[in-house]
Amino acid sequence: MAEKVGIGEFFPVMSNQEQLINDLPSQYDHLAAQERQTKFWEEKGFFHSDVNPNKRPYAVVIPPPNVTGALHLAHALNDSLQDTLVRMKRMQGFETLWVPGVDHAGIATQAIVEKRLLEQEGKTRWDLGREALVQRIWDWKDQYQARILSQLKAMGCSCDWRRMRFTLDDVCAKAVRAFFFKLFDDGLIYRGKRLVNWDVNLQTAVSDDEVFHETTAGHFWYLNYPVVDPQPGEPEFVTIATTRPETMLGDVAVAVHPDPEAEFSRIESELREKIVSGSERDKEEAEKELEVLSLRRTEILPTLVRLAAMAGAGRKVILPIQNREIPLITDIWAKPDKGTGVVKITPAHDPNDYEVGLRQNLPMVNLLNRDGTYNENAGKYEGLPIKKVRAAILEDLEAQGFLVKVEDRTIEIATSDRSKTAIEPYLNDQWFVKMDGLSQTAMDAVTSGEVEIKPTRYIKGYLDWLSEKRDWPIGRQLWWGHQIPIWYCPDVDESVLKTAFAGREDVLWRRNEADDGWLLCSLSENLKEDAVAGCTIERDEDVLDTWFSSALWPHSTLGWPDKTPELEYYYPTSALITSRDIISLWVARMVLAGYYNTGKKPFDQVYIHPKILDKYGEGMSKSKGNGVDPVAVMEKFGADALRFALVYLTTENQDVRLALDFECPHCSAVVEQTKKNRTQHIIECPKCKQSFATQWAETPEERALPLGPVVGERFEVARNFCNKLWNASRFVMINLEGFQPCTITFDELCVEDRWILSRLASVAKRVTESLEQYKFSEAARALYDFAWDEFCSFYVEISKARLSDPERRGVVQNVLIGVLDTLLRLLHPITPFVTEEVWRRLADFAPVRGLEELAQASESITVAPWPIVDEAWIDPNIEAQFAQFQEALRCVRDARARQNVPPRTEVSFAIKCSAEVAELLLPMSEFFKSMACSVATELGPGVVPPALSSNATTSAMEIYVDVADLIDIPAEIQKKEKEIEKLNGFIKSKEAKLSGSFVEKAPAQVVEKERASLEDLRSQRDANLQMLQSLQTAADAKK
RNA sequence: GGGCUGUUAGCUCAGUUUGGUUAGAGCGUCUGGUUUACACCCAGAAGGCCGCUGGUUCGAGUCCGGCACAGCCCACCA
Repeated sequence: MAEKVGIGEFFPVMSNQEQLINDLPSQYDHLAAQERQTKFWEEKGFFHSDVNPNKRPYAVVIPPPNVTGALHLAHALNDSLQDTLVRMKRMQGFETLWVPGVDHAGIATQAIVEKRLLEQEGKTRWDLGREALVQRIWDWKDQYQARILSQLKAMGCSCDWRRMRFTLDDVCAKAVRAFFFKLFDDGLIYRGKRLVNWDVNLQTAVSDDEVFHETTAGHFWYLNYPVVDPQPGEPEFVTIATTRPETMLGDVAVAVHPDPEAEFSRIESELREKIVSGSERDKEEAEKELEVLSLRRTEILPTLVRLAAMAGAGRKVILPIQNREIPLITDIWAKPDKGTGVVKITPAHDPNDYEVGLRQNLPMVNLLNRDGTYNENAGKYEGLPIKKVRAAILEDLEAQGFLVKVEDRTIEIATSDRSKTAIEPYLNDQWFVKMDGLSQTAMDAVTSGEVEIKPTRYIKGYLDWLSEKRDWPIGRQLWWGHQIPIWYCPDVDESVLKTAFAGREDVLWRRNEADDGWLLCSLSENLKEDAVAGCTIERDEDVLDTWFSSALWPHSTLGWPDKTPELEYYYPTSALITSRDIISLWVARMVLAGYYNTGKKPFDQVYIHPKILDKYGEGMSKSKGNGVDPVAVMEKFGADALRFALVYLTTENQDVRLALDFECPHCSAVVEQTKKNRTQHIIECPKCKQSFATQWAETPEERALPLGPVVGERFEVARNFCNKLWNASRFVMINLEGFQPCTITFDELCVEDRWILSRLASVAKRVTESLEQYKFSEAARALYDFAWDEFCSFYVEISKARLSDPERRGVVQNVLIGVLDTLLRLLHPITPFVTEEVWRRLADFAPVRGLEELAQASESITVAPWPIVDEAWIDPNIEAQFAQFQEALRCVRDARARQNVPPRTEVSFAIKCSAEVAELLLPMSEFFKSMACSVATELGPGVVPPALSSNATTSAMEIYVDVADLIDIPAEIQKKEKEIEKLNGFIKSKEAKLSGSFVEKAPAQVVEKERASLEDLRSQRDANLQMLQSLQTAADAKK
């Protein structure tokens, strides 16, 4: 950093200046800049935040990425958006903290490590034992945490790295125990036998949210259960239909609807209702259903009615194979319009049957072992896995004549999100948190507006989910996670416990409902086996659901339950930025846990961003393997390009679709990314037949191959933009020789200066507002358009003439540097590296910036003040004036292009326009020369159209370009004819409009505007007609 | 079954909140170009029943109803 020099004292030494210029490559070197600036930022500690009573805090906690694997582009989007906000807030002068961290992701991480263990060593977790397995997972975690952090740093994320947290570290563990202890103390934790989603592969319960449903081809088997002592007129069998015949071993009843007749009628009248009032499609469907129903009415209903009566009389049926008598019961769960109208009840293996079992006080016969094999209740099928049981049972049923029919049917199979294997409903002891009160606070927080969710359409889903208030199953039969702080104590007199824990407030006890013992809950790390005199206490082996610790993230990372200064200062945090699929799993739980633990909301606002989709429109995910490593993108395009592309694509209601391909590092051919090759470790280039590595490369041989970068159009566009910015900056720096900062008075400013400053002021305002409303794309667009189309294409071009004029050089230098400075700062949150790179170089060229109100020099752009521009600069008149110039310029350029005038050939032109417009254009006339190699000979109302020219009209001007003998008359005539035809079309429609009721009904100013517009179109048409005429005259003359 | 989102140029998407001249951008295509930063560039051009349909209105890409197609989420399915 050069020493700061006062105004007027800075005269760069020539050689130094040359040196600096030589140091500016014509292509932005993103790798060098990233390396340099990352180091600089880290050394200076700009991103570290501490409690500062003199500033307002702005805090964000990162959604902690799972340590299951490396980050992909979905994370890159999430983190780019957060960093954009955080960097802006830091520049705005907030004491800004972004807490980084990673999540242990219990079930997911353990599943991955177990899978590898099995694949690579053929071992299960039981072969290894708890301690050894957990050690393996820690190793995995260390490896991926390091990789994740390096990815975040490579992206330029301005996290406070000194405040790094891991959901399983001591600070988080303390918070987890405190939360559990408080819940236990308040009686909100209970243990009970419940039907849970059992992952037989991982041998753990999983929550509903971790289960997804897959449609597959299956069958519908019809089974006959013999009726015990059938009376005359009664059926000998009841027929039930099932998709899961093997569960019949656990049947405890067969149910029929209590009043099938009434239910039938109810369904029919519902369908009739639909036919009357529903849509076309509904009608058709309802009619079909009615038809089916009327068939069933004659075929099935009488049997059902009889069965219902039999059930009322306490009759029974025989369960085949088991030869067990089970009751025929009535229950509304049996729908007369589905299946055979009779349903088997298997409470231990079906959620609905479980409900029936509870209602009807039925026994529950559990057939499953934890590992998915059948147990002793399955009789001769004991020890067999489910699939084999099914096959064997079907064979036996068929042999014994109980299998009457098989139909093909598509069925939905519940599948574990983690292990990708089937979920079995399974009766198991499980820990739950009572949710009604907790859910209510989380609902109130959002309905009252205390916590804002944006976009607002996500509020409904959040509220709907919470309003179910389903108790939260928090136990997982895993080894990787926070072990539940519960110990089982045999039945002793309570006085024994009182003695054992006298004076300790960190131990609670409660009667265990399952047996006659006690449940002990401890706030501290551990209880010894012999903590209670005369008996051995045993710790519950289960661990807590990952979301139990994630729910605490905003306050646990700040030190809760301790009353830390950080918690006091930064909490509630300001914003949470996340993706929609964890609104209920995570956001809702953070809100309820936040209020419960701290009495305060966890954050003011939640912003839900779009999802990243691949070229097939599928969401990117680790499990699909279509997640692209941001590093593979940044290698080629740079971190700024990655970030800019993602921010640019973040609109309010559309997901981000990215079509990506590989680039062969050997021959630069684009290798299409397909579903097949996207998970390969190495790919052979179809063009040059050489192999290259992908992000999945693992073995040393694979890694030795060069990495094939991931390419995509959006990244290219963004990379080009960064390069454009770099080169505009380069232009400014190259032209800084002799620069002296000065305060420029309004009178010294030319039209173009006032125009660019007006535009800059609008853009600055818009960017700030957009980012504060999470309208990321809008901000990026505004900056892209301004930088490229206004600053580069016009202001920089125009400045060239003045830069070569010593008289006018000073002012234009000051405006150039002032605009560039503000532009850099506005762009910095999105593209931090290139802006910092330029900013620091600029400090070498010009230690003190011009335009004081625009800039204050500082060491790093990361802590430079956010631009607040004077809205008084916004000048619609100047913008309108400049627009006239732009339009005229475009017409002249078009005329030249159309007539193939060589670029160096100077042409002259005349513009017929009002005196006012002429006055506006006059000061701009020199720029026609530099920007279109054309000279204005005449401007004003008195211009007489030349006999032969290439010309154009706008609403305010007629432009005649003298292209002399270069003119292609037929082409020009054709163009005119087309133009006139177009104008006539507009005129016609306007005339029609103005002769209708529009004139009376529309507001006067709108009518006036239309009249003026019609007038203008007519005069344009007339001018074109004249032009056409003279062209035709010229054509005739040539003949 | 309930909910959400999308359908605009060959492709990827803005614009719809608050209705008002001739609907925009990037990529791709075509024409021309190395002029005091940038070929990752410059200048220019072509390319649109704004999914369909009905309504409200003087006026609809924009507001309202219906339909179609695509995608996502939740619930359920003997």
